[in-house]
Parts: sequence; structure tokens; C-alpha cells
Amino acid sequence: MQPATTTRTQAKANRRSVLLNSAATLFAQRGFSGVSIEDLGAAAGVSGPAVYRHFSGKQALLGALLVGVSADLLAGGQAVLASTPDVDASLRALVAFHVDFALTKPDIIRVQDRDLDSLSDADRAQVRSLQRAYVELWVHTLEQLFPGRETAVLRLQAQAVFGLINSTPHSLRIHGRTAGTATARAVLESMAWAGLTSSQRRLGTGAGAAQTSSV
Amino acid sequence: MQPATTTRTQAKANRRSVLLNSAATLFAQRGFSGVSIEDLGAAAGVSGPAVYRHFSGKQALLGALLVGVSADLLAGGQAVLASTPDVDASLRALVAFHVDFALTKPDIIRVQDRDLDSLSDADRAQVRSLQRAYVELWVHTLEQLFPGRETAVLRLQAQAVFGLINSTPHSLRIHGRTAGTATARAVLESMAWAGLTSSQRRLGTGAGAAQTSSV
DNA sequence: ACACTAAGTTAATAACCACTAACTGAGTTT
DNA sequence: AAACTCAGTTAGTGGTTATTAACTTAGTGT
Repeated sequence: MQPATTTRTQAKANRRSVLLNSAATLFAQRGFSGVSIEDLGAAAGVSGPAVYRHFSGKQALLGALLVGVSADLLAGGQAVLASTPDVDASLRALVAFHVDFALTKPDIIRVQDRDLDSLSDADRAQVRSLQRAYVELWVHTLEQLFPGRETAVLRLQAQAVFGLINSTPHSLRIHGRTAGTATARAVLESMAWAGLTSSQRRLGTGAGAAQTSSV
Repeated sequence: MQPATTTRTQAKANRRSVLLNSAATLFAQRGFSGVSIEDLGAAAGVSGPAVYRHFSGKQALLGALLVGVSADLLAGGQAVLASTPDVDASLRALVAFHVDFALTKPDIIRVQDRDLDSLSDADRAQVRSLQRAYVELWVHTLEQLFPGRETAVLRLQAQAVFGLINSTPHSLRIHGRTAGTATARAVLESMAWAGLTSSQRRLGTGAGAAQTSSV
């Protein structure tokens, strides 16, 4: 009576995973509202309402996708902290982990910060909660390294670094040709590190130069 | 027979501008496909098909919005370069200009990197062209400051800095409370500067730690 | 073999939505 | 003031789409 690994169960699990993966691609390309249930089924080799055998609806599929990735990020971050000897190494490993994630799964990154609002209230709350926990991993690490800085500033810095690292999905999708991912990895890690560790110093800049108006 | 500033012409111009502004807000909140023509009209005080008196369709409205903002960015960047005495000041001013833009018009920033794919082919080509020109402003400035770096790397760095700066729309929308915009401005400028100017150095990191799988 | 489960199918259904048609009335021109 | 323009209105219209219904069929347990 164990959760038997019968043929049907296997097939179902596979289909579900194919559905999630192709959904990530489609949502990344066309956005949540730009993809129909028909499309989602077709991309997984079945057509239309078969999707309802795996998810209660389109929104629920998106929910599974984003809750999954948020949980993965958090778990990955926790694993990083558990396996590093000191705070300095922790931060470096966090950066490396996040860069790797962004370069490896650009689709999911894109869906996560594009279609978050299409989630059901419950799913959105859960995703936000997981994301917050992940951010706090960074903030806590940064607090140990930079006791002088306000927590609000550190949170803003963490978020800015996510933006920096997550920018590559955009860049890579738009230009066919950039530097290879190896170079990208090095550049992003270096920039993230610099942005986080350089002492906060004022830039002697005046205001925002000429303002053009058309919109 | 000049483009007379008659009552009707005025009213039309106003309505058009209101339409564009409220469209920016709505698109930022719900995404292009999540907003109906009815919604767009209603937000501008008219209802439904009146929008067609100002734009040939929903897509054309988005086009006007994004072409406008891309042109503004490019013009602003050009103005910055024209009004700064040396390359060092240029880069500082570019950073300040972009930070100001992101903090002042978060909605449009969000729409621009979320709904670009919903544009008509022609509009998308134009927006991409304007964006490319804006990026090249940055790349050209960076090339003068860092003759040693490859152009592809500089382009990647510019794009990463945009991601860093544009991250605040996200952060500010999500948490009600962060540091004030004054602090945000200073932090972002400082991080952008650090990311661009710190010498590229290797981080002695191993691979990406434990990989969790669920998606 | 036999009853049963469940993943798949195709055919409705109902809502929504971009866009068009026909009309109205205030502002503009001569 | 008569003729005209044009931004607005309220009804369609046709197409798309999420979800449900009814049915089929292959795998599962006895």
C-alpha cells in the first residue's frame, strides 16, 4: 500500500513535470494571459482540458510553478549558508548561487517577476513569504558583514543585486550575441560583490539633467 | 490655419495624455492583456470605444507609450552627455539621470520590460532601436573610461546596471516601507557606480552549492 | 476475467473582449 | 445661422477562451 511506483503514477508525474516546464517557457515568452490552456496542453503533448487532470486550473499551474521556484531558491540559500565556514564565504557563495540560478533558469526568473500578480491571493501570499525569507537570508548575512548599515538599506541593496543578476534573462533573450555565460557569470559576480561591499559614498552629482517630456 | 489651439484641440490633447498616463498605471498593475479597452477608457473618464478616437487600437496605445518613453530616455541621455565636461562626469550624470527616471516613473519602467512583446512588430523594432541607441550612449562612455574592457562586457555591465536601478519599482511596490527615495537614490547611485568602476576581479568561489529540485 | 479508477478525448457553455456601426450633440468654420 | 467636423455615446458582432459534461479506454487490484 505504499505510494506505489506503478506505470500510471510514473506517467502522471512525468506529464505534470512536462506541463510545468513547458508552462515556464510559454509564460516567459508570452506572459500568463497570453497563453491559453490549449497552448499549455499542446506543449505537453496532450490537448486542452487534459490539463485539469493535473491542476485545478490555469492559475493553479502558475501557482505550483512559482511556489516551487521560490521554495527552491530559499532551500538553496539555506544550503549555501549551512555549508560555508564564515560570513565572508557565505556572501560569496550566495552571489554565486543566485548568479547560477539566473543563468540556468532564465525563464522562471522572468515569469516570477512578471506574472506574480496573476496568482491567486493565497499563492501570492505564499510566494511573497518565501521570497521574503530568502531576502532575509541575504540581509542577515550582510548585517554581520556591515554592522554599521541600516537594515532597510541592506534590504534595498539585496533587492538591487537581485535586479542586477536577474537582468541577464532580458539581455540574453534580446541580443543573440553577448559574452558567453562563463564571462557573464564572472562579470555579474564581480559587479554584485562590488555593489554590496563598496563603502557607501556620496557621488557629487547635481540633479537629473534635462527633463524631456512627451508622455 | 496654424495648428490652432482651439478648445477642441486642447481637450483632445488632454484626453490623449490622460489616456497614456492611466494606461501606464493600469498596464503596470495588471499587464497588457489584463487590461481591457473598457478599463482604459474608464480610467480616462470616457468609456469604451472612445479610445479609438485617439488611438487606432489597444496595441497602438501601448506603442505610443513605449516609443515615447524610449525616446525620452535616449533624449535625456544625449542631453546628459552634451552638458557634462568630461567622461567621468558623464558617467556620474548618466547614473543619476537613470536613477531619477526609475524612481520618478516606476510604472513606465515596469511596462517597458514586461510588455515589450505585446507590441506590433513595427513598434517593437522602433523601441528596440531607441533602447539600443541609449545603451550605446553608456557603452561609448564606458569605453572611454575603461579602454581595456571588451565591448561585449561593457554592454553586459550597462544592462546589469539598468537591472540594478530598475529593481526599485519592484521593491517599492512590494514593501510599503523601505528607506525614503532620497536614501534609495543615494544607495542606488553608489551601487551602480561601484559595479561599473570596480576593477573586474575573480571571486574565488566554487560551484553553485546544493541544487534542490522540485520544478 | 472483472469491476474499477483515472487520464485522456471531443463537444458544449458562458463569459469576456477588441473592434465596428449608427447615431448624437457640442464646437468650428464660413 | 447654416453646414460641417469630430469626440463622444450605446448597440451589436465575431472570435477567443477558461471551464464543465459526457464519454472512451488503458492500466490496476482482486
